[in-house]
Amino acid sequence: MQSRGAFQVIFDAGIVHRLCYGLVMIKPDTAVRADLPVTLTDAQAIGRIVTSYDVAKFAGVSQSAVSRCFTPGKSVSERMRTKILRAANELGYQPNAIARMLITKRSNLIAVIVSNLSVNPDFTSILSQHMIERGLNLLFFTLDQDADADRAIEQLWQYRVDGVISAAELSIDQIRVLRERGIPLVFINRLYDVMGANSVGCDHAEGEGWLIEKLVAAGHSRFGIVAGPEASVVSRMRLRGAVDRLEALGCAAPQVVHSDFTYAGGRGAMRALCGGKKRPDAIVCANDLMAVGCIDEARLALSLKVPEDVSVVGFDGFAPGQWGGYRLTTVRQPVAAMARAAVDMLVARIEDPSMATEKRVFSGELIEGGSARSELA
Amino acid sequence: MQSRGAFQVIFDAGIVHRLCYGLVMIKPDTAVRADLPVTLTDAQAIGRIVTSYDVAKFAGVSQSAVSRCFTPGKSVSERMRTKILRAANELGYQPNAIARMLITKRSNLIAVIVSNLSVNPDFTSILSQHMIERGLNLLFFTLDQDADADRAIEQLWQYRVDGVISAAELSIDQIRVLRERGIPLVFINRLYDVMGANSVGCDHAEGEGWLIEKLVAAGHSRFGIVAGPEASVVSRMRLRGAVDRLEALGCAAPQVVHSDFTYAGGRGAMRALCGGKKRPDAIVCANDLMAVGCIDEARLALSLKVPEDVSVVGFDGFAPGQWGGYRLTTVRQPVAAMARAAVDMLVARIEDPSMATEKRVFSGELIEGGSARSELA
DNA sequence: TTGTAGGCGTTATCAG
DNA sequence: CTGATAACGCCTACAA
Repeated sequence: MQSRGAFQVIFDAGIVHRLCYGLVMIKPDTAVRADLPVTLTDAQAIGRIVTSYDVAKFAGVSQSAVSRCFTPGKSVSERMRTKILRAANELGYQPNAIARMLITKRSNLIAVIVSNLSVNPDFTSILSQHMIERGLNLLFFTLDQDADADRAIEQLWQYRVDGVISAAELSIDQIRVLRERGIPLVFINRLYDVMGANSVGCDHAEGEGWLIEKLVAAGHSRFGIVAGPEASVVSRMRLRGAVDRLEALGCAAPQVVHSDFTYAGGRGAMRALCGGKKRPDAIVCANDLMAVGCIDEARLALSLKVPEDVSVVGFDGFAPGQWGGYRLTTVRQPVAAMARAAVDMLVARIEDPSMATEKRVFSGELIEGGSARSELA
Repeated sequence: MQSRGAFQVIFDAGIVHRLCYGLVMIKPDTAVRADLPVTLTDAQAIGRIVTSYDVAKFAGVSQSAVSRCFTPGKSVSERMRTKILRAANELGYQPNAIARMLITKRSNLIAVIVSNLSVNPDFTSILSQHMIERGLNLLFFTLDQDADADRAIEQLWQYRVDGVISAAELSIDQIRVLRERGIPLVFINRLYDVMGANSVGCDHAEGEGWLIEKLVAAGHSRFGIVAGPEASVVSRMRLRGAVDRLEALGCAAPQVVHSDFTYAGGRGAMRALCGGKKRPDAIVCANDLMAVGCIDEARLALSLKVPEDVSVVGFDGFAPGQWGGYRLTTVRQPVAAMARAAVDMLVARIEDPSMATEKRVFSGELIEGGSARSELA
């Protein structure tokens, strides 16, 4: 079927719908030129996406007017705005972010890097929410293998992200590359002393201090610590916080085993700690997941009661640790506050790249659960 | 300090490094023209990012040669390739994906949509891994509020993603918009009968059937079912699978309560189910999280033993359900296979948009844990 | 195999 | 306030 006519006819809504196939526009040289007949059956003519140019022709204004209309803060007369918006709506026009990025040098894209270890599962969701509020989109990178980090850095650069939030460790070289390229970077819970590496974190040492104090006050004296991997910065900070506080309180040096932040790792660590002659009566774990593993090992394999025979504390505040069967005594990281701060800080740096490097540290929240004894033995 | 000289001098690595500030290149009209003197102190001249043009000039070849060199499958002589790659490396050049997208109409971006409910936490990571293998990047959208879905659809269209993987429910209208715009879509565990909505899923009914059979074989006859929200497609399919199999086996109709897929919801549901005179002796939950809630409620609040007094089964196979304290009898979803299939299917559709709509259904894997009785009572 | 020229869809700049 | 014109950085014919 063919419909022939001068361009004016296109203003009729019925014909518009026949002209448009879904939200796809007919090629400009057949559809847009007012002096040419319009043939629908020409298959080659179909398939182009609606551009600001199509909208402009359709509304009878210039292309720049359309552009201004979709750019917040540009001055357009009310009459023109309604006319253009109606045309855009009719044609299903949405500005092409890619073309915009090319010229504005702003992608509104934030790269978020997480490693599969040590990830608070809903952290990404919370970040995403805060970014939505600011009109930012999230380019997501997971690090499974070591090589992934380099690939991520390369890709996020190619996509010209405006900034990076990393909940994974990066090498000095990788940080340097970002710095040289002028991409603002905010770490979550990784406080590097590298120039230009901003960070948001939880005060691990403080939190561990609270836990230790509570345990000591309850009369514990033989401590076992289940740390994370030796290479983990987070684990090191928590371990240091616990050890320092024990020393400050005049306690005997704790028995320390390193594990891997997993449930199975926690069970193994508990087994190791309790294998000797004088087993500890208080176990301090570098995260909740391992603490849960310790509790299960104690109850199910070692026939120990928690907290009567042994107290177990964790760190993180993740949901399963608070289930009725565990009710972990732990320190909850203020995930929401940290996520918000990370986005705030990143946006600030994007807007003013010369800003001084900053580290923001948030206190956790002590959760007095039921996995640690609270009265003197 | 000024360094003046003809362009040839720039080939000296030392000067190159002075010319480049980090990985940022001097403006072309001062740095690239061979006949112009180079002034470093001109502040305005600094700040441009290295482009293929800079590399071309630096290597003494044409810009298109550089482009070809970075496009897999284009023919470039070995001599030229090494020359260009060396120059690119020296200047820290990486192609600008944005400019490439604009012309190729391929963004290599896949939108992944998840809702905060019903998300397997590491599903995103697994997806990410499969996408990396194919050179795809992940644009991440979380749906918290209802309005978020529309925003996500709008954004992913503006960024011209090549395809969408959704683990969240979308409205018919939203699906239609994607279809009209020619964006391939694959659902995870949402089997819609909407044209153009491809999907990958787990066979919920089959899995529930296995569980029911096992429970019946163990002598259970009074069934309680903890379903998810009435609106949830997944919940409906699992509920239907369980109810149908009970009927087929000639069992009495089960008592059904609806909950919200959460731990607390599971506990509440268990309380509700066991409040009546004849409490069920087998509880079938629409997911593992609620099953864990049921077990805790049974043990901690109702003083019932699991599985001696009551059997509890779940669905999903999520990690905490397999911890020693629970050892859930459940059906594990083949998350890895589903993720891989989703990416495969999406890529296939991107490459051939005319492909027929397809649904791929994977069988789960029965995990015979310890939360369900296995011998006759 | 290599270089030249045109265009992708937008925003920015500057006249009117 | 509005419209013409030039970038933005790259890919892709096409010609050499």
